[in-house]
Amino acid sequence: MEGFLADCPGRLTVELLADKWSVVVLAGLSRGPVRHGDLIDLIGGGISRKVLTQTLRRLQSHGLVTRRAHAEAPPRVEYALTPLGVTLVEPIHVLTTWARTHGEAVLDAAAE
Amino acid sequence: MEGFLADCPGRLTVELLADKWSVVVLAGLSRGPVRHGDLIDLIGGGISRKVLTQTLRRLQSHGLVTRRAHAEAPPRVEYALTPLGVTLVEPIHVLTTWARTHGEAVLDAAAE
DNA sequence: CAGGATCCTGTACGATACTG
DNA sequence: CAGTATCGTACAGGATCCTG
Repeated sequence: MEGFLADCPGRLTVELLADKWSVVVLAGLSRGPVRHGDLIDLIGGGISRKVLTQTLRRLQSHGLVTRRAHAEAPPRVEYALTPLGVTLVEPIHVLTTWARTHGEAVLDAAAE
Repeated sequence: MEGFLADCPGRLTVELLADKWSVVVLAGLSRGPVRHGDLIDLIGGGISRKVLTQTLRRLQSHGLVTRRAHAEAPPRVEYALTPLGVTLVEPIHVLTTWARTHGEAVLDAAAE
């Protein structure tokens, strides 16, 4: 059973999500297409527009997110999950549900 | 529905796992107590002893992992999940299963 | 409204060597 | 075997200003 965590694609994919915002952004897209600005409101602040764009671009380049810019004035850009991205909704939902349920306990432990 | 991702304990808890190794280390502990060195083998290399210790310490300080040092020579230290940590096994299993299943597709998309 | 360009800081991570 | 100490680098992420 040695090295059962070593398989490479899986690990690299976990690393893709291993930053401060990827999971949160994907959760924000899980209910349907969202505009750039609305995504910031949805997340509830704390993320800068620059970092949001960077995060979306990386997720896009990995085939999880689509970007659609409407030729209008003012500009309107909508982000959405790809079919592949949709398959991530369930795992992320499980994770965020855990976080909401046990978040208090984790923070309490850290406070000691 | 604005700000449905803003609840604080949940986000901080997600951030706890938002680094390169936390998820992998927890997965390594999910089958039972493991020694420091065995954990490195289990992970399959790539993690230094320093970083492994740092990661374990942080997880320990958040109540997810226990550390038990046996007074022997040579030293033997076993890490295990706390009851709280055990509740994380399922979410992590879901995530890693997804990563193994869709990792190829994600990397293929990134390669273009 | 969306987001690019800059600048700046903290820190996660890695390599190596040393200790009990 | 487990862990610490030290050093160095890379990059994430925040603040601010500017553009179509």
